[in-house]
Amino acid sequence: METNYVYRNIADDLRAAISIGKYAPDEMIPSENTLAVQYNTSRVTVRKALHILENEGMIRPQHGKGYFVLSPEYNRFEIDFVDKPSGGGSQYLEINVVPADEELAHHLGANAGTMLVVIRRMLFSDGTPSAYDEKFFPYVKGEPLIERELHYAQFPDVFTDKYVPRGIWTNMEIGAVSAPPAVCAALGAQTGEKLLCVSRTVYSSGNQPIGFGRRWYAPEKGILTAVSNRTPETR
Amino acid sequence: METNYVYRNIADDLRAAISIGKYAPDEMIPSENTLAVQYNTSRVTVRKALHILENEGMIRPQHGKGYFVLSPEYNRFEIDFVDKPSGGGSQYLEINVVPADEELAHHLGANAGTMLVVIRRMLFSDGTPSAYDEKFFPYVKGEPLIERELHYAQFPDVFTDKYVPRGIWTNMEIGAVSAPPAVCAALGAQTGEKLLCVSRTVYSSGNQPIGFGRRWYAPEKGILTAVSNRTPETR
DNA sequence: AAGTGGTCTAGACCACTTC
DNA sequence: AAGTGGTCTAGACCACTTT
Repeated sequence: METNYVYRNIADDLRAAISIGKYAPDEMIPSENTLAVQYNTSRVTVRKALHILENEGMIRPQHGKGYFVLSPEYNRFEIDFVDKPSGGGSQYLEINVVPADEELAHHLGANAGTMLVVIRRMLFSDGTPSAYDEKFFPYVKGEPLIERELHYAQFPDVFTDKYVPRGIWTNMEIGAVSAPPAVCAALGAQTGEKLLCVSRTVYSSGNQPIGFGRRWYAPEKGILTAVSNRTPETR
Repeated sequence: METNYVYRNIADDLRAAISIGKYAPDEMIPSENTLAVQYNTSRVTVRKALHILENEGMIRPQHGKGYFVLSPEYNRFEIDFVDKPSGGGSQYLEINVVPADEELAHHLGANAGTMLVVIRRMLFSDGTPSAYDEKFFPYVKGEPLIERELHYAQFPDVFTDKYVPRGIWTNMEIGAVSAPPAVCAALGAQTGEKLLCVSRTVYSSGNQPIGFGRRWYAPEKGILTAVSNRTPETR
């Protein structure tokens, strides 16, 4: 706990004090000036410590009043979704250009019939099919298809050279959806069986959809894990 | 864009410069001293601006070298899972004490037969059942059941007075799972149908499971939404 | 040796809240 | 008026990296 850095010590002490309930939610912690005197340091250093706790979601400053202890937040979960198959490898099923059907056109904010690049992959884990992955995005005339996709492993990367860096964002929807017959067959599921489906839409900074992807997980294979509120020690 | 705060302006300028690719990933941005001269300000103020971009995941400082531009991260999604039913209300189906079966005992790291509090609820949206929610946690002798649960709306709150503040954390698993007959019947699903299932385990700071909850979503009702990498403007 | 980021000081003035 | 947090300065010294 005891480091050589003043600001670290202050932050650690306050975090511990809040953790054991010495300062309860909605209560105030000592003021910046008080802490500066207590620790025989400058206000700047105290503020550095308080910024850390603020970023950790433990306190919130209120101008003219003081720093208030926040209640822990248990509703926010973080989920790590890597597009690139990690363990078992993958296999390309199809790289093609097709007209958009109603559903895809809707997802991409385009008209039905718009030509789309479609890329279908099968993902494996332990040698058996674990997920069926498909991606769609508008086809730009004269663009080489296969080299492009094979070069970019991650989904959004396909767009990063067409768009400004950080000019895209992604939305994700998770549900249990009846999979198309072809998908069920490929994954060894019963026809019409509901599978865990993760859909992602990529948006430009102008909030225009520019890509749509969907991944179906084989029965018993699809478990997403999310975490909230790690204990401070594991941070 | 132009504010009265020097540090804000620096941060905004640099963020924009990185966004249009003036500084590409893995490249370095100007040094603290350079920026301080450029903006005719102090190093402290420059550092404040750089801390902002660092927290936004845009740059990473490297001691002795400089600040490097990071590649955008598209794998991390945030998901908001509120335990408390928001719109359509809810109805308690059962509040009871039962012995743990094998599965529950496993989830709670306890022995089968351990007495558990079980709370089952039905959630509604637009008047129709939308989800079946059940929670389990060890029964402590002599504790009043109903008042406790009715008083705490959020799941982890049940534990927050037994444990130190922020002394618990939560894990979440999402899958398409065959629901028990009772659940299917209650939700109007076919027996054995796979439903979107969100399970949460609450852990103490010592990483001991202290609570387990599961929510089954009615067919077509279960969609979780997650977001990654909002554009800076929407932040 | 020179340049970089990391820590820290001892002030200043402003904006907000409470008394 | 007094206390609080918010912004900002002009230095200092240290630790790390490169030349």
